[in-house]
Amino acid sequence: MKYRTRDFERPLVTVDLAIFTVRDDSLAVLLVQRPDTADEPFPRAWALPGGFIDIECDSDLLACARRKLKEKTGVVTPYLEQLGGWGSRKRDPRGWSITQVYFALMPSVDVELRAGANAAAARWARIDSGADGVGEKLAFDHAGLLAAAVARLRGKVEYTSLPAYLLPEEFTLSELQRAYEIILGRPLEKSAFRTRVEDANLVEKLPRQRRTTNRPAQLYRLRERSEPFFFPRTFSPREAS
Amino acid sequence: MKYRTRDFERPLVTVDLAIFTVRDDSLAVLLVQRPDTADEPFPRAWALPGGFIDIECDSDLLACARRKLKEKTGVVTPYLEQLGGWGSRKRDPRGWSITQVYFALMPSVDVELRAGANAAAARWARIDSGADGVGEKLAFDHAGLLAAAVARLRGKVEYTSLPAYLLPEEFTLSELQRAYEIILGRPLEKSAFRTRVEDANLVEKLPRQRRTTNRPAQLYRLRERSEPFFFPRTFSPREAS
DNA sequence: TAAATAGTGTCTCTAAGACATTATTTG
DNA sequence: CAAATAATGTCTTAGAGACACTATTTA
Repeated sequence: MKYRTRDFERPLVTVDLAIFTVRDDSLAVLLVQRPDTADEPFPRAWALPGGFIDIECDSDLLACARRKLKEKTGVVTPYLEQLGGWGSRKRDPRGWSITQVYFALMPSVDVELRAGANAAAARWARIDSGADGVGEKLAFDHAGLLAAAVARLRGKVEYTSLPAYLLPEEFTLSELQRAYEIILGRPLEKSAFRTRVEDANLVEKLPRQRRTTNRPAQLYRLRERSEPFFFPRTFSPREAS
Repeated sequence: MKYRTRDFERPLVTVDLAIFTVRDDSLAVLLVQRPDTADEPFPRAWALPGGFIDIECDSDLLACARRKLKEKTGVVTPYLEQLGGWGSRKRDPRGWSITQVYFALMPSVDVELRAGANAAAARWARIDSGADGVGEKLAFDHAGLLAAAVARLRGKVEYTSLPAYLLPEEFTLSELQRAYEIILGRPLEKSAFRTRVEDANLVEKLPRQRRTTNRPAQLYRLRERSEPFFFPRTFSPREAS
């Protein structure tokens, strides 16, 4: 090696994922169960999926996040962004550690939870509207990481098209509106919602309708664009005067 | 130690800072010069200030960022937020490395650049409006980190009160508007700007005026609030129709 | 009084909020 | 037809954009 690396002791580095979907009319996050062995911290506790960076096989942080995502869900999510880094002396009993948290959105149908191989038991945990996490303790500081991810999601939903990534490829405008309402925890005006979505040129009509027990609804899909759309205004409810 | 840590090799971890101010009617970022020794990469190149985490003395990432900030500028900045983490096998010739980048805003007057002790030569580098960085090569991938920081700053300035942190404690509304214009690279409407700022209850009048060669301007300061204000709409210019 | 910048007023326009109304299906 | 949800229309309102106009200082 050409350069000397300094004598600083290196922290542990992991990547964790907050993977969200909408199921059963509620926001949900994917949790995995930690192994039940005495030499691992928090045995049997539920945690966000993640783990150590493997500097042999991961060429960068995003690649590591994608690998973990693939291991847990078996799919490529339509949306993956970095949330941030948490590092401290206290957060892991094994020593000074840093975790890079990524934040993924996916349709509920795409998930195939696999318990086996190096993946432990996994489940979707419900996040009630108004709550900032699941109603249980999580391993490490994962409750805090999850709260930050939920806050980011709720914040961005006010002015972006993110909820579209929580739905299956084909959806109706009512379903999209419902996804917004579930995350925001408040009803939106149908008329304003629809003009906003249509003016943004976000979605395109499909030559199909969803038929249920009443008037059929037009099906749409996202226009081919990888980037989410940013609306110029938030969905703020009129203040009482 | 109670737990076994796994056999993964640990990456190098650093914290870097993008410290912005407004000076000479322009946005500027603080750069430091790397040491001129053969066992350090990028000798004499300019870089964002930063360095290795010291897990002996830094209790968490933010503390580490604050320590580096203090070392470089000698002040506590009024605004410091995490920008994100960059990690890859290639970004540092010494091996797989991660940097956590923080993003600070400060008034120009507060800075006292110190070359000496463990701080190398330092200077403010101008960022022209429209450009995504300084017009020169930087060490490591710092040009990319800086471009991301500038993009985040420009994006947030559209809908937040961040530019107020770039000004000295007392300022006029014209100076605040000018800070917005410098970062956004376009003029704003004076009337709309003033009503927006006043309606947000962001600033408070001081019993003083700034006297120059013409009509004196009312001086204001930020109301005591640590959090930046988020406006419900962006400053988007009317589209040509 | 001229120059310069501070600060206000007026009119328009866009898009959201509130809420009513019409449309289209099944049972 | 009733029930249910889809989809559209109308009116109001908040706040930005454009731009003119007034105000207050120094030279």
